[in-house]
Amino acid sequence: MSKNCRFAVAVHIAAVLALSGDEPATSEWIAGSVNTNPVVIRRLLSALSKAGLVRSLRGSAGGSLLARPPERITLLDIARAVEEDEGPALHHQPPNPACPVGRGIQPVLVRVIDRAEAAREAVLGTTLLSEVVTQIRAEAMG
Amino acid sequence: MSKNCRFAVAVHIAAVLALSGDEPATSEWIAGSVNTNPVVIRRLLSALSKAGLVRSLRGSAGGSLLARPPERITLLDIARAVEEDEGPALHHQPPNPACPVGRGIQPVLVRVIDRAEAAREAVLGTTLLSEVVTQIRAEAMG
DNA sequence: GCGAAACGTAATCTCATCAGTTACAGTTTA
DNA sequence: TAAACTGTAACTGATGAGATTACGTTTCGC
Repeated sequence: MSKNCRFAVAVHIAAVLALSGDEPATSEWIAGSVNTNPVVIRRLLSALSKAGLVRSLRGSAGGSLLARPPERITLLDIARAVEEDEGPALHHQPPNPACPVGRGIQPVLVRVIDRAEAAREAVLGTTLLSEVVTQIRAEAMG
Repeated sequence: MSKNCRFAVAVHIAAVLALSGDEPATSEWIAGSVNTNPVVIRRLLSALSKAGLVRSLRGSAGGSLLARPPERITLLDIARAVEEDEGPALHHQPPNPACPVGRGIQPVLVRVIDRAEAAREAVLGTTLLSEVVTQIRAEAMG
């Protein structure tokens, strides 16, 4: 696969927590399901926690829990929590203002890229974690 | 700015070609407007050319032209031409099939990421290069 | 023809980002 | 107090992109 597994792994984490219910899941256990290192999981849990989606209990018998029921968490919540928020991807160097295109293009690009991104987020914003968990269960059975 | 300027620079290139009309624009001239190296422009022109959006004339007095009028080029055409097409970003390592989540999550993720991406592309697909050029002109005047 | 001007592309450099890993300090429970 | 966690910092290796240099090829004007 390519890059930025963060979203995929964060959804995976959230699904595991949703299925764990009240039982705190340890980063090591989640890492076993994702098939990666526990620190990678803890880093993402930290981001999810800062976004208020997850609660973590420290100390022995600790672990993580969803902070609210999966019916009230959207994939957009998760994406916003773990993806770097760096405006639209424009030119590295500012374009040449002596050229009409160089002078006028950036605001136009920002508008259109923002509109496209809003459309993508609209889909994620209407997809609930609970729905994803239901589908995962169906896939795992089939 | 962050990453993947390719789309932004490719739209910039297309806008310059649209404003040049019948006059071939050299990679050096375009590079002056974008404020980068001519080889960077030629690489993107090569991708646009493979997608049939641009024609290049070699030799002295050469340069590049749009292959069709800007009313018949969408930003999605440009995005598809210059962006690597690497399916949705999933796990690096396949998840653990011994866990129900690990076993079932990937097809679910593929479906939702593809739906979100399709929504983004729908916006780009309805935005014409000619509209972008009109807006750039308005910005450059204001 | 010849040379200048341009494209097309390969090779290299640098830089940023990311996943993975080790290490360790702080926290909680039994 | 010991064991089992979390929370970070620091380092490594891989990957990808933009910038640059270099060179072969094509074409026009003289």
